[in-house]
Amino acid sequence: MLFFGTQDWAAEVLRQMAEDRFFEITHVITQPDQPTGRKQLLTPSPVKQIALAAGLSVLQPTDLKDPSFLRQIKESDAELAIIIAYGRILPEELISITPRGFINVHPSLLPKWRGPSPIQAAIAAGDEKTGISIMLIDTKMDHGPLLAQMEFPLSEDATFINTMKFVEQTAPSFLIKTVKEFVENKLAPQTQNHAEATYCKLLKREDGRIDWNRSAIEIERMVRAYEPWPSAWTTATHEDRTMRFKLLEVKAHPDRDSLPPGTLLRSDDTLFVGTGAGLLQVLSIQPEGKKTLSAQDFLCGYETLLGKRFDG
RNA sequence: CGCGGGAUAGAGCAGUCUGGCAGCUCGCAAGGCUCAUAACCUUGAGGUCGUGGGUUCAAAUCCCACUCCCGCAA
Repeated sequence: MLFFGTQDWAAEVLRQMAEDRFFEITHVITQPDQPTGRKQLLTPSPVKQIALAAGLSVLQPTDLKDPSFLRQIKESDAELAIIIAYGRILPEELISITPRGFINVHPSLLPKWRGPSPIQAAIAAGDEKTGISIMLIDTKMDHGPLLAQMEFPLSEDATFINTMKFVEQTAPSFLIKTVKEFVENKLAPQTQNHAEATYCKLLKREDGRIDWNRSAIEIERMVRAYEPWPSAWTTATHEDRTMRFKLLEVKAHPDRDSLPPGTLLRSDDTLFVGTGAGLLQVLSIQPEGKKTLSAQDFLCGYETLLGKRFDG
């Protein structure tokens, strides 16, 4: 069996699979070490660290079509491959190497939210539930037949962070159970209903910019969905400088009369911002280069911003 | 050597450019006002200005080194 993965939760899955005698992992494939952090230190991926600790063979190809890499994979005679948060699109000749295909985990209720940011998309859209799908890979993104699916509710205070945490805790055992059933031929792959497919895109920094003309409810969802990346942020002019502010915790008051969009208002120790529909209460906010501040702390030091507006 | 912001009272910040009494808002304490209050008035306590060195009659402020926090980028 081959294991493709890079990010944290893939590492957790790998850790559990490496401990399970059912699986014989021949190669772990992960992204090359990347410079990361403020110091740009060359850092191995979480998956690589787990793999090395478990004594597994690690490959880090920069080119997935590299002939010597493909030959090495073929020679392993792996029956099946698992791919989780690897971070690359796999070429067709690679997918066809393993006789039983590639199994992928996708944190949405496919065919909803195909693409690289399904959890964020579900929260930002206000979905009441989402899920985890396990599927076989085909040539199109998140398009292959489903092996199993589980769903869970998204509450009013669901954030990307707490939802991802839940997925990290839930997905490994679900995946392991599903893979075993698949290997033992107890599962029949089900074709997705392609007509109902929806898509999400790779989020960029600019996607986190708040449009204050949108409703308070929509902005609150965005704040919950986009932390820690790309964060929901806005800008304002403070002491002749344009500063960026990240909104970390907010609460929408859709029924309250609004102010002009983006206007800051103080009410006792509470901070409100006007939106296109309703008021948005800000509970914690982080000025650029500063630590996260509660609304009360923010009001102490940034009082001069009151009555002014965040930029659209 | 990737780029940048920051460290000053319990909290958040100004003051640094141009060296000269340690400030603002909030909080805290006491008193007052009030039917009453989180409101309002008066007073008060609370500081190793991140650390170490240097320049100077004099350093939060200028120079050098260091530690820690954070934003960007990846």
